[in-house]
Amino acid sequence: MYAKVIVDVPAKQTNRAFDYFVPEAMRSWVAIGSRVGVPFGPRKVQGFVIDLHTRSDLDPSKVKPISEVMDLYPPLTPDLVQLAGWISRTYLCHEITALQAMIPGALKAKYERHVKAADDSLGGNGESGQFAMLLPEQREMIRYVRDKGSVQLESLLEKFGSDAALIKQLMAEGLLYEVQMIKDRMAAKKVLTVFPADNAELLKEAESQLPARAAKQKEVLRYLADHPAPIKLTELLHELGISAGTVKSLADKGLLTIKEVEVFRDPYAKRSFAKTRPLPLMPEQQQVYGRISRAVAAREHRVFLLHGVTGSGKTEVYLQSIQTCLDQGREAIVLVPEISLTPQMVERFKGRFGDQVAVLHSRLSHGERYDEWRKIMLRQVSVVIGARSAIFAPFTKIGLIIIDEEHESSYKQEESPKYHARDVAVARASQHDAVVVLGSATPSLESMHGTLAVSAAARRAATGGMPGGAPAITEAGAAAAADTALNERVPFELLTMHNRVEGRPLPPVHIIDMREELRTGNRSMFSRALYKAIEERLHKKEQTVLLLNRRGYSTFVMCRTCGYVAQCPHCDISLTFHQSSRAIRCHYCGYAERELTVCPSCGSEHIRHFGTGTQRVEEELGKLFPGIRVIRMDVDTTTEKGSHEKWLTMFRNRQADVLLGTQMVAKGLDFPHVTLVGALAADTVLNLPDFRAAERTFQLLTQVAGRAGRHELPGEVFVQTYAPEHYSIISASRHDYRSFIDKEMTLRKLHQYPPFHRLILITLSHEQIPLLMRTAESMAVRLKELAKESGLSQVEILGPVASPIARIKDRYRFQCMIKYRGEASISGLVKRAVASFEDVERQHKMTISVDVDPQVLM
DNA sequence: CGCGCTCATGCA
DNA sequence: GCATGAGCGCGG
Repeated sequence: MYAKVIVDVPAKQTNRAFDYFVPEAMRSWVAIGSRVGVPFGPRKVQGFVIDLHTRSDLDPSKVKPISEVMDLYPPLTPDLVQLAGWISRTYLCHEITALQAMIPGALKAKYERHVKAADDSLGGNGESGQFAMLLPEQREMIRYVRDKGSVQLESLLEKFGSDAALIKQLMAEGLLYEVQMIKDRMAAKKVLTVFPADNAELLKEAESQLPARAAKQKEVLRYLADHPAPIKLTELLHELGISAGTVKSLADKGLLTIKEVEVFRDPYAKRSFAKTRPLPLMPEQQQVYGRISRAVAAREHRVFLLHGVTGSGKTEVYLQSIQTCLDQGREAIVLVPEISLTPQMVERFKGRFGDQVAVLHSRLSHGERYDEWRKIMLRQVSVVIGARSAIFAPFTKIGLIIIDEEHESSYKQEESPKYHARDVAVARASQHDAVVVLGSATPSLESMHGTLAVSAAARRAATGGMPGGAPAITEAGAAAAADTALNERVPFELLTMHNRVEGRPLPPVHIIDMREELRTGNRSMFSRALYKAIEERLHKKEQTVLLLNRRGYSTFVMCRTCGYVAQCPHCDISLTFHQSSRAIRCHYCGYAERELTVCPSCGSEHIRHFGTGTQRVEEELGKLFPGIRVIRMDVDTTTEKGSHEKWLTMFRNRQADVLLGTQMVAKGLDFPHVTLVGALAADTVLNLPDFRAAERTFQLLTQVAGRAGRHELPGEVFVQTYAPEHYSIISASRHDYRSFIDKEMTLRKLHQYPPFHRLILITLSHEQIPLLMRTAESMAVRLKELAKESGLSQVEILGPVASPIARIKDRYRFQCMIKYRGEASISGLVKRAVASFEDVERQHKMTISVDVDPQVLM
């Protein structure tokens, strides 16, 4: 039997399967999805088995055997392996990169090189022949290695001063040899556990026979007689206030055993979750739930786009739909944006499904995440709630995939593989005949467009198949054929919930024209109306949420005399002032310097920090409303583990009057006493050079407005802006999704942007501008050539132009954009174009990155 | 990617 | 004449 293996070498030349022989002894272990160690050239690397076959037309002198199987059970399911192939072809990354993205970081290979001594390395009497020819130092090395049995190469080099040549020579002589090991970065956590002897009589008897001075040991035996279950060693020690030696000596007497037992690190172990029962559904919820649950019951691959206004009770619909799925013995995956994976959210799922839920998010430690993942592997859970990568949960019977806040841009991964979790979810669901629910109060244009789109199959049928006839049956052809099913797009079905639960109205939204405020002499960051509203809430002891969305574009530093702006010396970006460290920092490379007091350019002392960050708002609030209690939530205050939760709990307990934060306060929070929401600068996002700016602004304002008046107390929203007439702001203020989407769709169509046209962004970067420009230029030419050759008419090549951030970490950046229509993938074209620049990449250390369906055009 | 093989260049 | 170093192509 042979295995096709994708090796852990992310390079163009190795981005294909290699055949290995599966030794007889391994046959019951090796399966599709297994992690294996294989010899690769002169070294040993990790790889994934993607296929097993018995083809015997392989050159037996070339094929090597698999050297080890890494896991008891394959960490990937066959459908995930297939999905990895699809991801690598769709998003143009190495297949290994896609495979690696599917397993927890803890299982990423760590390569260790160890040195061992050959059996006869000391020669006959140790001082003759070969051995006598060696340097004293080398003899010492051999002795050292021999003593230790096996030494890590690096530590040997360190110990004997770094002369690799000496060791190499010893290896060439056959006195030492190298063993390569592949290790996991993380192992299952083990806890020493005490197992009392089975025989209770024996324990009693032993207790009476122990000498009186062994009082502690007697105490342990008595305790174990009362509590015969296994107990953690530490717990036992703590309970009885004794030392490990006592227990150890009992173990030596054979009265108990101490063993290492694998345990799960449970991040939620210390918390109990109140069990919740299904809530009665409102008519609208009932209808939506009915549609979803019927599709789940029918085991049909369907995609629902659930448009539900904020507070319409989407989560309850999710919970009950999941219950339907579990009742059928199938599993469910719930994706939420990292930022809204709040304890509140987790609580609702744990409360309903208890131990059946695994939680995956980035704040878990490597070990915790690994353990949650293992619960999925071992089928101990049937629901996963997590951020983007949870879409790869190794379930085998998926019935339902829910993507909450489906419009969130964080579902797109910005590093390779640059996949979009929404699209991967649809592909994965089609493998399982599962239902996808995309939920949002502000569905993305892409998803809305999906409700209009005709399925690719229907279109192909209409146009008479692929251009150029049937593809030849090559390996690539076979892969493409396997992808067809995954590329099949069912039209999305739109479900709508217009009403908030219990008929609470959406809060009125007031737009405040900040130009008008300025004209009438108010230079503060608070408009008069918002100021009054906050004051009122303080009086009534109600709470306020304030949003200031800076997205990293916080204050820049400028000299008022000469106009000098502090910039990063390595990136084309302004430096940002950080109050806490009194430093100015680059957001892209981390470069920092001390706060400016004099202008480095003209020597003037008129340095001013422009733009308003959350820190300044906090300061200002303190000045305007003495005694006000403010909680500030942004990246600076929530990096610490658990801090996010801590602040929110404080706010919930009304230990603060105002919750001030960046977009993290806009998502999913639900506090009964919040009656006022203020967006301080609604147009920060609007002014970004991105065709999605209006969409993002509309989404953000709608989301944040949804935080007010969710319970008995009515709410009110103030939106401060310099662009009060902009349609995104007006539509958001009227809670009018329909008018926004109509307007935005029209504009996108007119300007040929997504979702009507699709984009592929190719970014080239290099230290030197001339070479970079030349290469980018020929990249565009090559793309145009290939587009023409392939007869694709609806493909447009734009650029090259300098990227919006023209330099990062001393590397200049240029980009080409491909705009094209329809579902037909043009990845083959891009792949070929990029391939023809392989030599430039290598020779000149040029970097070329490809982003299919980019979310950010930086 | 990392290795070793090849070939060019430099000094005995 | 061989030793040292950067570039190339290969890996099952």
